[in-house]
Amino acid sequence: MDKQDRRRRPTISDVAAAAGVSPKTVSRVINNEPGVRAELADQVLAAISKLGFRRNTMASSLRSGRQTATIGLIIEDLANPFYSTIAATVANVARAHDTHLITVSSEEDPDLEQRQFLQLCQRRVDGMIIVPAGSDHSYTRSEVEMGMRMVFLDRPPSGILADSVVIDNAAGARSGIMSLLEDGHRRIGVVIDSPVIYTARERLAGVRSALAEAGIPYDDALVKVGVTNPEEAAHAIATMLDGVDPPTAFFTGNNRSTIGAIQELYRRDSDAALLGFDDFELATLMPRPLTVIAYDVQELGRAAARRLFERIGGDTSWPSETVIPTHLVQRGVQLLKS
Amino acid sequence: MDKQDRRRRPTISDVAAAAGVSPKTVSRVINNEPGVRAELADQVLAAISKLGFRRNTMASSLRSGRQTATIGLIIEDLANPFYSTIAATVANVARAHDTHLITVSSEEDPDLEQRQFLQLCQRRVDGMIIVPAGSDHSYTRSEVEMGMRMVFLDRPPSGILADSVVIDNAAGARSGIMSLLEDGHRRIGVVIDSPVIYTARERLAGVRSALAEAGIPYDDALVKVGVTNPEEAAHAIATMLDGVDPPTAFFTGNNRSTIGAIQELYRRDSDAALLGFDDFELATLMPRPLTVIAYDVQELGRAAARRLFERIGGDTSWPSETVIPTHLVQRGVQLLKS
DNA sequence: CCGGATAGAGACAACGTTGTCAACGACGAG
DNA sequence: CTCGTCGTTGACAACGTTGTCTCTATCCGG
Repeated sequence: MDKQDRRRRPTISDVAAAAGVSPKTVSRVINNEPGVRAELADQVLAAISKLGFRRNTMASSLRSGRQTATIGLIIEDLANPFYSTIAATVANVARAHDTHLITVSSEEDPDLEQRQFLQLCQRRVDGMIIVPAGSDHSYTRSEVEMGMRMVFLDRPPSGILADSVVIDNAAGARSGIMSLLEDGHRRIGVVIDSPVIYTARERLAGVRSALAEAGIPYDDALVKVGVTNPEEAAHAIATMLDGVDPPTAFFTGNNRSTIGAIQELYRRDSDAALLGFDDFELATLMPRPLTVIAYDVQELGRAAARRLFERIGGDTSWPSETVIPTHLVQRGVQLLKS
Repeated sequence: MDKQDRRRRPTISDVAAAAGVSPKTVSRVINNEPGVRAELADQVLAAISKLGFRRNTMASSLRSGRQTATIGLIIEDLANPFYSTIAATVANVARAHDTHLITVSSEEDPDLEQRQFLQLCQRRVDGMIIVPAGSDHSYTRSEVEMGMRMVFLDRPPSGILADSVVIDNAAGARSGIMSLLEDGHRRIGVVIDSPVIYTARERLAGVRSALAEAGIPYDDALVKVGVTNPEEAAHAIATMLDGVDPPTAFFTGNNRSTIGAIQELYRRDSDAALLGFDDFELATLMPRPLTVIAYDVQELGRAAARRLFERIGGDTSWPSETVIPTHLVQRGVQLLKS
């Protein structure tokens, strides 16, 4: 075969030799530095394309001490549409800054998150966007002191002062519940993830705030916590509907639970109202009415990325918390026919 | 504030000085090389954690000439669930090889794809997985000669011999259409992307093959090509249904078109059969019956990543083409009630 | 025609790490 | 007691690039 077994990559010195100049002159040409005669520059460019030279980014940023033009993104699971939307948005902002994005999954494991964080530090990324899994980020402190920039996304950091971008969870849940109350619902079933998780805690707080304001007592039998997937949500809904004095409306704390609720409510032909946190792609084709607490996921990622690049650009102002607003939207396939 | 303005990162020499040993000894310790007295090693480790030293990955792989433990993934759009599933799977395989993943979007622009490819080469990634946007990849040849490994995903390469992993597009479409024919359908509307795109071309070929075998003439009025989003698909469906002798069944060439078709068919209460290429997350909750041509998206990404790491590991066998099989699945919310 | 300014080019060292090899003391065999 | 060996340790150079400085030739005003 014509395989010329791993030809060595040409270096700046090879180019210099081929063009009959010094390595430094080649460096000047590839960096568009002034002070090279046009004629010589042409020779160098010719040699570069003849040899197929590509400057070694690692050597370059090692020597120059400049940015590595790489940022890191630590999320729970890239396969989740919420996170992949964020990753796509962050990558777009990064590209506008000629920066590459390394995405790693923490799989909700605080230990793994920490290991991934340190590995990215070793790579000398210019900064990181973190969706925290753990609840203590003091381990980042020494890295921050040495110049690592971080922005926390979707959940605030703890044990360290840093920028964050979050959704207005409590207000969103609160306004959603209030709208159910206005519609006359008095028994509202709540299906939500474990309050260990920041977003679940905040959303539940929003629910309680709305109920308290309406003078409706908080009924433990109507609140199921620790629900993490559609099946558990469907089961929780079923249990509540089968109980005495069943709810006339449900609040589900995230889109996974909402999916489970739709399945169960549709299966039973139940006409209970459904309010879910998080919009999702095919919500308009769901076989029953529902209301979702929506927000701009792209804006969430964009805001975090922008903040990060401000920091990388030299911003040393006091850490900020950006809050993304929510709004209520009607969903369900019945809207198509009207 | 207590900001100690960008403390310099400690190097191996700083650790050496703190531990009273030579830099080489520190290097031996952090690389778990034998031949260091336990006592000395402890001193070194103490100095490392005291100073918060993190080995500079770039300097390390520059000097050692070893792999950079980074691979690249070039896709069209990370926000698309198909690609994000692939990205997640590839990242998982990469993590098992202690490798980081840089994901970049080509946005279906061949020029951008080429630029991204070259940038990743400059970073000296160990290999790349590419979902080709362009139709000529001869520009990769010089890089391949210099040792860059590539695996093409979802579409085969052109102008270069390389590994690829693709779906069995033609056979999938063919068997789907044959199943429609068995159900007695004779007029089948086809809504598909531009045949410039490999997958659309193959799927259309599968359709024609099945029709030809059944002796059904190919009717141009029943084939709409160049459809890229749900709205166009819905419109194409509407036009065909409003024509004379409308179809009794539709084939949509990808999940975006399928969504558009569902919307239009549901809106009209049409009972036309629907067959769509690609399964999708909430297909089980769609408000009408449909059949999807499904395949294991994760397996697609996993196979490509595995092949890439085989190459990185030194495999120099002849390039292979892996074909992922498809199968037909019934979807739609009506299945929930049975 | 001279002195100083200026532009162009290269020599050299350094970024942080690690491969190579030499140096050292301790040890056992002869 | 001597020699070779082994186990440790360090000195040095090099990976590919670029910042700093020096050197040379050219140009201008006087």
